[in-house]
Amino acid sequence: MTDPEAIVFVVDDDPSVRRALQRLIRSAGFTVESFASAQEFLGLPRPDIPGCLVLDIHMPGVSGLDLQDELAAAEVNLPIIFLTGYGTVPASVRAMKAGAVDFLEKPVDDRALVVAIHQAVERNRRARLEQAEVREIQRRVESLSPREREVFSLLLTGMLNKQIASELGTTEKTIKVHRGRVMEKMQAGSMAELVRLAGKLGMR
Amino acid sequence: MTDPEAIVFVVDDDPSVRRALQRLIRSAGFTVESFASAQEFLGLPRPDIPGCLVLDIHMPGVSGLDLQDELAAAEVNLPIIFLTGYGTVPASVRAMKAGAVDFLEKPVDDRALVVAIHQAVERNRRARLEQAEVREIQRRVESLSPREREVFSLLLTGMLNKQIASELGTTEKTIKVHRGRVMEKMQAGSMAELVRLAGKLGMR
DNA sequence: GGTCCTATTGGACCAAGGTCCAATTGCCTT
DNA sequence: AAGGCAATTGGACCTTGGTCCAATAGGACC
Repeated sequence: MTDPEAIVFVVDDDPSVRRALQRLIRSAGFTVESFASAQEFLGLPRPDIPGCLVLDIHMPGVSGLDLQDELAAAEVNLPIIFLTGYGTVPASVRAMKAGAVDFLEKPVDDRALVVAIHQAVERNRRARLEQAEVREIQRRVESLSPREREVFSLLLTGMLNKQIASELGTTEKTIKVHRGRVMEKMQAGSMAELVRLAGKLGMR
Repeated sequence: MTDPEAIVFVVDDDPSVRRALQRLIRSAGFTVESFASAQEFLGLPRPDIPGCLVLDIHMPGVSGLDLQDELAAAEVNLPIIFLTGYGTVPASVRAMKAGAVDFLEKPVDDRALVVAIHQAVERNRRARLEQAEVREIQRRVESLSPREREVFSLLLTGMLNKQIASELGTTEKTIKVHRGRVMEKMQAGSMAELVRLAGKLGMR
């Protein structure tokens, strides 16, 4: 159950904690990168592979919760596991509400942490796949001409070519051509497929 | 911002707490029903309207977390707000992971509780609407004959009538009839609509 | 200016879908 | 045994969808 193609980022201001976590997580089969502060973590580019973040709550400067907010604002979708020496209930609730995978108290139970990391990485892997798919579909939509896009969205309402033509002030024949191009550019082999593609973009 | 058509259940073993919560929540515009224990709450039928549950963690007998598990197992989808006198981080994390709306420490901040209740009730209202819709669609699918259901699922793959006919070992004409009945029974005015209905049931 | 590309439109023609009519067969319930 | 329902099929006819070929208009580019 190891995964060298996943990376775990550790952010903790205590060097001895970092060393211990590094050892533990590496032995669980993950690549690990450690940082002493949120700033340090934010300053470096992150490889574009599945991973998660193991984050101490209490750090001088930017706290773990602050970093969570910043990552969310920057749309960095990296699952977070919080560690805390003297965590409070409100802090844990806030973290969990904001989507943290887990919130563990130090001294951390090695097994619990490894389990949480596996869950977090798996969650991230799925999210990344989903994201890649959505982006690909988005790319296809962007390849549509303005007119094709209009036809596309009217197609999704279930209108007939004739109705679309009247709606757009043109003829059915023209709509047929647009329709054919929409199917081609969206790489949809059928109406069913086209509707599902649109659904993945939240188009109704 | 009141809502007499929503009900808030309070479960707490302390009578004075129940009275105080009752007063607060009622003044926020909700109907309230109080219970001294999880058993008492489970023993009575619940009206089929939007609502939520305000639940003390520490109670003799069945604890709040136990009740949360039981409700989940019974597929009772009632959002929960936990209250606790001396809550621990692990308990709050467990509760939040299991889907709790909030986890507040006593003495409870009246405003925070009322906000949480509004969120919980709203969440439940949406979930109930969604659920009702899914059930209605499910009902329609169940009204399909076995053959119609086969045609339905093959339609979703984007196959042509001709292909479906060959797949099912019959003729295109027959499929046309089934297809028409599927559209009628599913109350779908177009392929787009049919595909979306199926999507709501998780059919791919 | 000339060329290339895209968006848009049109005509002709064929394939696929939908509907109205009617009928047969097999199974289950009453 | 009789009735009801599901499944199936057939014919005829019309609508809708899809494709091939072609043309026009407006911009971008050389």
